[in-house]
Amino acid sequence: MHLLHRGAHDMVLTTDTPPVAPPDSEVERPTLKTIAAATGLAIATVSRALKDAPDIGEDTKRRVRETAALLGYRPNRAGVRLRTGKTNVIALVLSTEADVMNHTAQMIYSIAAALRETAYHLVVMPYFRDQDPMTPIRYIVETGSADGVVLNQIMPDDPRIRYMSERGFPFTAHGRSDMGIDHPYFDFDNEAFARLGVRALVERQRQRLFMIAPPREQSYSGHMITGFADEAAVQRARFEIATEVSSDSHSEQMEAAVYRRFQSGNPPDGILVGSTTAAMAAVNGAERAGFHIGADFDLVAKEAIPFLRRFRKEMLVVHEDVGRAGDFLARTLIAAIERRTPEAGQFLDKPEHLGADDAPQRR
Amino acid sequence: MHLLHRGAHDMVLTTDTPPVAPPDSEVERPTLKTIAAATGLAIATVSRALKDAPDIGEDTKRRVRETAALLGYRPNRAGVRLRTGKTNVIALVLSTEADVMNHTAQMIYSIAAALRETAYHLVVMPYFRDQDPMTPIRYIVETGSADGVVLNQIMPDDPRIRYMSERGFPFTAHGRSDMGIDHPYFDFDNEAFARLGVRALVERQRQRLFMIAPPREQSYSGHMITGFADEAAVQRARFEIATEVSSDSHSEQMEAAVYRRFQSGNPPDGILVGSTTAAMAAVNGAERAGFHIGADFDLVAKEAIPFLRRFRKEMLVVHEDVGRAGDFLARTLIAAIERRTPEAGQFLDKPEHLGADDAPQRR
DNA sequence: GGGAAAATCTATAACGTTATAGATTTGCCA
DNA sequence: TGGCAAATCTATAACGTTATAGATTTTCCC
Repeated sequence: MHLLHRGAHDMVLTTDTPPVAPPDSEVERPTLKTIAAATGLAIATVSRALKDAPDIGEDTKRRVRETAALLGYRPNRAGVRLRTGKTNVIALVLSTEADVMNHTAQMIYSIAAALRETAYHLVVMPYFRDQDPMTPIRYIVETGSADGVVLNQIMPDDPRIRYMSERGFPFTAHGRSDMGIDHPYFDFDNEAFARLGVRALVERQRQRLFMIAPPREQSYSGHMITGFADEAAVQRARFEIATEVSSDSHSEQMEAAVYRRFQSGNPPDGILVGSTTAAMAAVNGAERAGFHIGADFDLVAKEAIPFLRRFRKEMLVVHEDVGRAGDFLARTLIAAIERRTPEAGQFLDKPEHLGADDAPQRR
Repeated sequence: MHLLHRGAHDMVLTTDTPPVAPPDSEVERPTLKTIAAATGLAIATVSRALKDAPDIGEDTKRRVRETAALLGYRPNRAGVRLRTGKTNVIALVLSTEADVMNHTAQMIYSIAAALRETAYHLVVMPYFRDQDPMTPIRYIVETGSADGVVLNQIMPDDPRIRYMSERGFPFTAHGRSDMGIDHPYFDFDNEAFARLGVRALVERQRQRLFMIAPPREQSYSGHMITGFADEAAVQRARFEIATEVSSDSHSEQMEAAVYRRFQSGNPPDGILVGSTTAAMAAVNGAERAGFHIGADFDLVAKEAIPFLRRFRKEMLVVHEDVGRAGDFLARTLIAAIERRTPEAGQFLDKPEHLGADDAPQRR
């Protein structure tokens, strides 16, 4: 009875008439013309009937929908796109510099899952070391090759966000900038995470805290540093931030930096990091210097894929749900593209309690 | 002097005339019509000139190319697609069941890198647990929404490969099937890997070999089992294959299976696995049972992202280069789509020697 | 210098869709 | 019964591209 013309993969379905098996071999794909011929209506009428226009009679609509379903009609994307300018494409623009143990696949899967019942396709456009991050953005906006863009690796002052905001091009960001532009985003609350981590360490009587921060040019680096420094001050704990390395440095370098730090006079007893690789490197560095996690120090980390507890069960881990991010980003982006009910475009994901078995789960 | 009309992201460039900065605000995007008006030529002439047709004069071509570059002309994808049926899209169809420490991001990055200087876009279509793997394939072929498809997770008898082969739809596979259809693929030689691993274990005086095999429905599972069983026989070592778990089981289950096996009467002293997660689970299980890697047993694993040596430096690791796979798959697929010189469409990637520091690097 | 062949260009139609204005039919009321 | 409005449908044009057949110009040879 109902026609979902954006059912799974553009499928046209009726509940009473199952879509016919794909016509055996060299049958032409049906178009509006085919349906028009089959029903004796004009092409324009068929078109309007399928989009439920008010000036088409009810039984005409029914007839059209039925034959459309019968023939397995699916709108031709190129035709629609040429005529309307709508691409039905979402572009995911990614830096390839992401974490090795990266979020990328999860992000892609969750966006794709959110697009499943829609007519949107997902185009992935990574940009590389040697490229200006603006290049793919300009390309997309200038050529209109997508209806909307999902960004990641957001910087406090991000030219991509400025550019798209100015032009009113629909986009949404995994992370938030800080330049007085109120843009849609999904962000993990890294400040809250850092505070949570510091408190957990202090509760374990750790008083000399050490952190490997994310690369400074990323927005969330600032958030994490703020939370770390601020909460450490509140808790009256000593704290320091690694200067030679950030969490996107090579593992070897992070490990070496932590090793040196532990070798030195006044070794830390609590570590906070924001990535899987950094966590592993830190543990390896500390252990090489003769210190043991759980005994001589504790470590709080954040990760997207449950993993670190398998590396060292003493690890204190906060889960960052990238799937939730992708889902939210896709949904709000589509809402923006289609100018539907302006559902809240911003979301700050609060970290849950730490995941260690022996961690004080509630306060 | 030269026009690359499929330069980076469809960019039109001349060496002497740099592309003009994007016209400031509400300037219409140039089309063939714009160029025709600017040069006083017919639209058809401009079109033919831009594709270097033989019946257009040399200086006309030059003039057209120059103004095209000047205006920043880029062909409208919808127009081309509607007229020619060519989508300039490559679809990557993925199972979301992939390894947690997955290859996916690397695969996507390397395909995208190979597409950089072409006019192709990469559309990623994951399919989910509840979906028939044929669904996205049928969708793509029936609606013609891509010019070619890259598949992964290949099965020995793979209906997707059968379907696309029968219809002559361009595709290429990461992995190979075994049903008498000679299709393009890039595969890692898992049989050779298993043989290499067995020999490395035997060289270390390991005589009771144990393997966690990939899920049986995957092609490469058979290859790996063949290599393992066969080489073990040749080397006169005992061997067995885990029955309750495969390398896509949950970590906990793999760990438990290995633990039980080590607890039992006659524990293994050599382990072979094909994934990062399986390797970690195996080590954790064995250690929980009181056995130590390097001392009581050795373990050979294969992984795409250098990582396991950071988990246990005694690990014997073979590197599987997913980037190389993606690059090859993209290039051969495009060659097939464009029916260019049929460069060899099949590649079997031989494993290199093991990567342990104390491993006998050369036979 | 005439004519044919080669070189170069153009007009037209078509791909599948939708917006628009207009055409036709129906219903209703005076 | 006439007339007008509402309801329903249709013809046309346009989006940007390319294939095709044909038109025009130039070149060359006898």
